[in-house]
Amino acid sequence: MTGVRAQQKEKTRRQLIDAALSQLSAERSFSSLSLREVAKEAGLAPTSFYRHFADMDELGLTLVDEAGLTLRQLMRQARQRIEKGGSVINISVRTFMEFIDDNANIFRLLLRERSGTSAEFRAAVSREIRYFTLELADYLQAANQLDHQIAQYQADAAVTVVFSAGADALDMNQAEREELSHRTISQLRFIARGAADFSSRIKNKKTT
Amino acid sequence: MTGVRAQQKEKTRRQLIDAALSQLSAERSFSSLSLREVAKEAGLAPTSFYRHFADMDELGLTLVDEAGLTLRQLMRQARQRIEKGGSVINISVRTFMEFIDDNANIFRLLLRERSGTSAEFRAAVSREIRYFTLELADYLQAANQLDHQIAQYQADAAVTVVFSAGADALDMNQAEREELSHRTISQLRFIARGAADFSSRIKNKKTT
DNA sequence: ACTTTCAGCTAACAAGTGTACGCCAAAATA
DNA sequence: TATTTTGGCGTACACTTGTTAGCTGAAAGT
Repeated sequence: MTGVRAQQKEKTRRQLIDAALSQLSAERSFSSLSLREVAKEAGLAPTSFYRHFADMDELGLTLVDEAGLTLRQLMRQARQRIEKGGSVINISVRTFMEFIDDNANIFRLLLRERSGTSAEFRAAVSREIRYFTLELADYLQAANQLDHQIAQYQADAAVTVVFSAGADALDMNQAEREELSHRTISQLRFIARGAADFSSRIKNKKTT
Repeated sequence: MTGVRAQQKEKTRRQLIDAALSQLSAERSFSSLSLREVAKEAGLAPTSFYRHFADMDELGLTLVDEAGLTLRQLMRQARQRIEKGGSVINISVRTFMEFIDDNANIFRLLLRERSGTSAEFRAAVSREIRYFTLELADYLQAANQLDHQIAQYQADAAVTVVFSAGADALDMNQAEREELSHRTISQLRFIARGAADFSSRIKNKKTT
């Protein structure tokens, strides 16, 4: 079944993806990458690119999928660490900061294409972030017995704040990141406190 | 003093700026604009561009400045409306949403270049947003008698949430925006509530 | 009135872009 | 074994890009 051919094809497809990913940096966005550059980096003739993707957009959307996968790994890792005890917020922020370090370019891709020029890209990134947020909302609702909508709002705000902090972290040195983490943790506490407060009000209203 | 010549130069410089601004859209980012396109739109020969800007980056930074100016107008307008009474958060969100409508492309510029490929651009945008945040922090501290750092954190979180909502709003229809506004208002309340709570704790600590 | 300054022009260039076409060798299929 | 499929290549084309060099006419300066 897994013929030599299909295997080889998958391999060079992977090379194209990795080539694109490796060329991303602070100074280089996906949209500034040319088909020829990516093909060259992958050790392919420009025209061979078409054997794997119809155009750069298709490659880009694949990368966004990949990023979504990474995001889910992040969530999983944070959960595992939380299970072992400790402040949920502290652990989450630290885990996220590690993620930024290890996957800076993937994170940059998400940040940039979220407000990019392709509606399809924007939708794809939004979708990935929405999944991420939804998962967090479920967790918050269950863990803190919150009103459903309030948990949604809290999750959304938290993700927004954390992602924004991640974006800022990209341009920072270690000392600055420490301070940033502290700020982010405080902000997440604000949000959690406020959400808990409003949620209990709603419940009191319902039971009286 | 204001020779015919200098006046004319200023005018075509303005044309270049406006040309660039007018070509920005959901599908077109500043970085995807070429010098030739901008010159053409301004009714100039490509090479005449250099009489006004050294390169596209210089034009772009001018645009960011312009955006900062608009941001300050936004803040001023929100304040005026707040003085006339009403919920601060409600008015702020509504004013911001209007701003998004009227200045969609300027706002897109800020969003995109904030995570763009030019360190100089990123710094410029950060600076404008920092001013904006600082102004809000001062206001919050004075109005709600908050701890200084907490006011900073609150302002930062609020700006983050509102900007993020603005980014989302760009791709939405009217009905969706209504819901988005509602969500944003709730999130700002969470943050404000949490900040107030933590701030009063600090003060109690200090006075005991 | 004479000279200098300079915003704007045209022409031209080298470099890079996406993509169409056709060829080839090796794997897959019959 | 004979045939078909297909991943990869080289060539070629039409475009767009930023930028240099040099000219011109009118405003500014003397």
